[in-house]
Amino acid sequence: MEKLVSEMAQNGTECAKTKKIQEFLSSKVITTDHFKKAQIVCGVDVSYVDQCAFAAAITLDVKSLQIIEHSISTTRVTTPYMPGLLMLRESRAALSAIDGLREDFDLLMVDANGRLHPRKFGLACFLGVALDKPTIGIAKGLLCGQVEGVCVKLEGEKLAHIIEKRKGKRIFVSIGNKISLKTATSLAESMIKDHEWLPEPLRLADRFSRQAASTNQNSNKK
DNA sequence: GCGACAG
DNA sequence: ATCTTGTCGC
Repeated sequence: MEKLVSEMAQNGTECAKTKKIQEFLSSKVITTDHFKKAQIVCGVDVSYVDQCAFAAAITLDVKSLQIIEHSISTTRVTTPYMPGLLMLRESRAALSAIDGLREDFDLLMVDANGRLHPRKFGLACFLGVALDKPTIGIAKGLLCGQVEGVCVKLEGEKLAHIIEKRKGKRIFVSIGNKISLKTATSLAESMIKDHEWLPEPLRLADRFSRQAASTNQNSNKK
């Protein structure tokens, strides 16, 4: 799996080939609850300054939402962002930040779609399958599908749930791996603090990655 | 051809 | 994602 990731990042594997890989790996996603405990959650997010990707991985206690530890990674990224192919651009950075954590976690939360994806294999699925962990995908914008009430359907299949704690601030929850949409939704919702709209793992990962990006940017300017 | 389009 | 001041609104 690691080999696959580096190959893709290196020569920018053709889009067509990546799509084939997504279609194949999509069948590997486990869409039901496949874990005993969900005590520690890891949130990951990536910020960019030119071609530098600053990824943050942070672990929290699911119940108390207290921070356990965090990890920052800096990597070069040349792959451009292309809708539906975010994994090409962001997976390397995310994995290296996660790799920097000292302790293991039970659940992964990614700032991207999971199964709510043209080939049912968004970045959250890729990371979930790569790490073989229960994974939840949280997107702030709609990539594909039709909104029907609190659900998003693709070809008639319910692939995401919408949570809107603040008006105009919707998030789209879809599964990455080894979890059911129902469990993913309730877990995500339980981790959103009052007056916030993102679950804590992602709100904090976003904050840490932006801080790392801006700190590095400033030190470069000196 | 046109519009839509996670981060 | 990122570039960016003041400003409109709760």
